[in-house]
Amino acid sequence: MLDTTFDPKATEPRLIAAWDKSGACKPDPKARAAYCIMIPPPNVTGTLHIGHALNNTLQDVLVRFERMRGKSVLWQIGLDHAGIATQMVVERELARSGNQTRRELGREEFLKRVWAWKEQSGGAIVNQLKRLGASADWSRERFTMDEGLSAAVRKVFVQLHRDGLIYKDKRLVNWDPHFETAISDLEVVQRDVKGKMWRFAYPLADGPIDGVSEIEIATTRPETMLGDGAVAVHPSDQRYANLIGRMVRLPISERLIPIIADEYPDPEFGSGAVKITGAHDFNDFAVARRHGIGMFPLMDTKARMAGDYVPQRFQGLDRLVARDRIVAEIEEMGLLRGVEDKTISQPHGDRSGVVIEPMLTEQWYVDAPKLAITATAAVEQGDSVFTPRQWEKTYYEWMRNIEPWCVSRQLWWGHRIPAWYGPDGQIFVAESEAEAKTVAKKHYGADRPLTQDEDVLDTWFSSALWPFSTLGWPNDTPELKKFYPTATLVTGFDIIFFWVARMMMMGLYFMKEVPFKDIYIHALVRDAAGAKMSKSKGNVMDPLELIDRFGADALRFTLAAMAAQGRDIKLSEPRIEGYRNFGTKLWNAARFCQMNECNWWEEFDPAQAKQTVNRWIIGETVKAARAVTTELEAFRFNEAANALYRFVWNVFCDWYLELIKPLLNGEDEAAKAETRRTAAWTLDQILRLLHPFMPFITEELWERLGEFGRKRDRLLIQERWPDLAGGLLNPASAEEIEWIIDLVSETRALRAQMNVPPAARIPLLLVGADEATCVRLERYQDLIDRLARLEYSTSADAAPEGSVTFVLGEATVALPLDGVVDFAAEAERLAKEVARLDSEITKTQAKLSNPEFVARAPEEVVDEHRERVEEFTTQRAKLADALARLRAALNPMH
RNA sequence: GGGCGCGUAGCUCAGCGGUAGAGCACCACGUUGACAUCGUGGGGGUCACAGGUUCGAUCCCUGUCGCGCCCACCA
Repeated sequence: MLDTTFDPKATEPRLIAAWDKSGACKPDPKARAAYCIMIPPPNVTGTLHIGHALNNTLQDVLVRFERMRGKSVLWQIGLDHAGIATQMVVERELARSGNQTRRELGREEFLKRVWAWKEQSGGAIVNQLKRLGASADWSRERFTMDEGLSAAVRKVFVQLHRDGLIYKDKRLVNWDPHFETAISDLEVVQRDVKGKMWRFAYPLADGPIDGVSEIEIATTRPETMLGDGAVAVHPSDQRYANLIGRMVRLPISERLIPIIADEYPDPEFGSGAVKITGAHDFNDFAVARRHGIGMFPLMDTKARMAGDYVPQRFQGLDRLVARDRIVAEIEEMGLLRGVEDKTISQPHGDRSGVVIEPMLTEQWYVDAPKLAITATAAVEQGDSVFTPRQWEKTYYEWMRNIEPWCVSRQLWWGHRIPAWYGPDGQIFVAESEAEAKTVAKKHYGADRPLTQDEDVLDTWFSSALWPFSTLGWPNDTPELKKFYPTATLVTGFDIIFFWVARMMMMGLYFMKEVPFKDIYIHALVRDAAGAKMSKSKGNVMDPLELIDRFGADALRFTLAAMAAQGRDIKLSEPRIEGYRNFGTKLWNAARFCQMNECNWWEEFDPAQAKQTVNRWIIGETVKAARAVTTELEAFRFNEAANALYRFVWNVFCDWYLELIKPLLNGEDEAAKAETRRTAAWTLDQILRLLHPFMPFITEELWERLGEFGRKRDRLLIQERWPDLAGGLLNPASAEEIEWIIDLVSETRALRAQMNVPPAARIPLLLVGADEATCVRLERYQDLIDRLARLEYSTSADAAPEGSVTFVLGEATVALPLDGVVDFAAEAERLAKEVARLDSEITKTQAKLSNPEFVARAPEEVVDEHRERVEEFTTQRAKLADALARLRAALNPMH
C-alpha cells in the first residue's frame, strides 16, 4: 500500500541512478528519427540558478517527450570553460590561500592550477542538473577545452584566417583595466553615473583672428586632452568657418593641433567644437582616421597615465587622479571656462564591473559582417525558426548592424590563438606549432625561432562551434551525420547575440547547414521588481533549496506552467506549493486505485469498454493526450501543463473517481472488472503524459503500481507516449456524463443557496420531465444522491399545490414549500437570472437580425447564435414561471 | 535616438476575432470515507484610455498614458 504522500527526498536519488543505469538516456540506435538538443553549456564555475532550472526543465520536457515518441534522442550535455569567469575564480582562490599571484606563478603553473581547480570543484552544476531530473546521456559530457573541441577551434581559426575572415587589426577596442584584456562590445554594459562636464579654452596658435583668440571645447574626460590630435567643428557652423585649418596650442602638452571640419560635431551641443582624441574615444577614432589625425595613447594596461605623450608629473597616476590635476592646471592657466554636473553613461566590464577604456591595440577580429549575411538569410528563409517569432526581429536588428568581432583576449585560460610569429614579426597561422614551423621554414628558407601569440580566444568562439564540435567535427562521425542539424535550441534571449547568432554564423560556414531547426527563446526568471536575478544584487532564488523543500517535480512543473511566451517569469513560492499539492493529489488518486484493486492489465482494450462512464473517461483521456501533444509540439509548455493539471485534477480525480465509486462497490462483477481496468488504464496514460513534466513521481508510481498488477518490465522513461489513434471518443457517453456533471453541479449550488444542512437529504420532484430524462435519472439516481444528496422523484403531472418549480439542468424541479428555503433570496436570484437572460437574448437577436452577420459570419457561428436564442428563451420562460410561483408563494394575498 | 514587449479579478498571471479564464487570497459549508498537501459552493473584471477596421474586438490597426527590457549615443 502506498503512503499518503510522495517522498521526493528518498525517491529522487534512487531514480536518478536507475535512469542512468538503464541506459534510457542514450540515443536509441534502432530508432530512425533523430532528435537532438544541445545544452547551452553552463560555465564550469557555475552553480545551478533558477534560470538554468527553467532552461533545463524545458529541454528535459522536450527530450523525454520525443524519446517517448520513439525518436533517437541525444541531449548533448557539457560545460563551457568560461575564460574570464574561471580565471577570476582561480585567481581569487590563490589570493585567499595566500598564494602567489597569477603573474608570479607564470603562465604554465597558473594553468596547471586552473585545471586542478576544474577537476576538483568545477562542474558542480552537472550533479545539480541531475537533481533537477535532467535525462541526458552523461557519458557524452563535453568540455569546451577538451582535446577534440580544442582541435575544432584551431581548425576553424586557421580556415577562417585562410579565407580572410579572421584578421589582425590595430584599432580601438574596449579595454578592461582590471583583467587587462580586450573585450567585445557585447561584454560592455552602459551604466549611468554622476559626472561633470568641463569647458576648456584652447588658444589659437597664431594669435587672434577677427578678434577671436581661443576656441572652447567641452569634455567629460579632461585627462584625455593630453592626447588630443585636433579640434573639430561642423562644416556648416558659421561661427568657426574662418578658423578651419588654423592651429591651436594644446594647453599643458603645448602641441599644435589643427581645427578641422567634420560632420560629427553637433552645432547645437555646447560650443559646437569637439576635441578629437583618436586613441581614447570611438567617435574621435573615426574622425581621426578620416582626417589622418595623429593618435596619442596615454595609458598603460591598468589604465594608468603612461607613455610618451604624458608629462613626467602625471606618469603612473590613475586616470581619475590625473583628471583632477589637469583640471587644476587648466584653471591656473586661466583656461577653465566652466564646470557643470552631468549624468554620463559610462561603459563597464560585465564581469569586472570596472570602467572600460577605449584603447588602441592590435587584436584579432572575425569578419562578422560577412558571416552575418548567410546567417541572416537562413532565418529569413525559415531554415531556423524562432519561437516566439518576435525574436527574429531582434536577431535581424543585431545582425544587420554587426561590427567585427574582437576575439583575442589577453588572458591565460582559454584556447591559445594558433598564430606564431617569426623574428621579423611575420605571422604563421597553423593548427600546430610543427605545421607553423614547416611553413616558416619554407618562408625563410631556414629554421627560425617562432613564438606563439600570447593571447587566447574569446570564450564564445568555442561555444559558437558547440553544435558540431561536440558531435565530433572535424571528423565525419556517425553522430554528426545523424544529429546535425539539431532539432531544437532552448535558450534565453539574453544570449541571442552572444551565442545563438554566432552559432548560426559558424554552423552555416562550416557545416553549410543551420545548427538547429527551431530556436525556442524562453523568458528570464526575474525577481519581484522585475530585475535580473544576480549574485551581486542578492536577489537569487536557489533552485536546489526549492527542490529540497518541494521536490524537483513541483519546481519543474511550476517552471513549465509559467513558461508562457512574451512575459518574464516572476516565480512565487505559493505557486510551487500548489503544484507540489498537485503531485500529492495524483499520488492519492493512485493510492485510491490501488486500494480498489484497479491494477494494470496489459490486455485491456479501451475500445471494448461498455460502461458509459468508462467510455467517457477514455475519450477524455485521448482528448487530453492530443492537447498535450499539440501544445508541446508548438512549445506551449504552459498550455500543456495546464491541460494536464485540469485533466488529472478536475476530470479524473473530481469526477471520474467519484463517479465510479458506486460501480466499484456494486454487485455487477463485469462492470466492476471493466471499471478497475479502465481506471488503471487511465492512470497509466496519465503517468505517461505527465512524465516529461514530473518524471520522479510518475516513475515511482509506475514502479509501485506495477508491484500489484502485471509486472512492469521497463521503466516509465522507456515507455511510449499514449497512442492518439481515433475511435475512442464516444459522443453519446460524453454527453450523458456531462449531463450528470451539470445536474450534480447545479443541484449542489442550489443546496448551498438553500442552506440545507449537509447531512440532510432533500426530496425534489421533477415535473414534466421527458422520458429520456426520466430514464437517465433512474439509472443514475444512486450516483446523484451520493454526489449531491438529493433524492429525486419524477412526475409527469404538474407541480403539486404550493410548491415552487425551477429549472435544473434540463429538468424542471418542484420544491415543496415547507423546506428551509430563503424564498426572498431565491426570488432575487431568479429575477437576476431572468434579467441576464433577457439581455443575452436581446443581444443575440440583435446580431441575428443583422443581415451582414447572417451573410458573413461562419455558418456554425450563426447556428450557434440561433440555438442560443432558443435555449435562452426556453430557459427564461421556465425561470419566469418559477419566479411567478415563488412570488405567489411569498405573497399569498395575491 | 532606434528596436522589442507589457498594462485582463485583491495578488501572480493564461487567453490562438465568436457568451471573459486559472492558481492563490477571500467568504460560507463540510472531516472515521484515496487525499486538510482535501472537498463543495460563492463573491469579485466598462480586459489602461481614445479612435478606427469588422456582422462582431480583450484579441487586428492608429494614437495617448503608465511600466519594463535591449541596442546605439550624449564631446
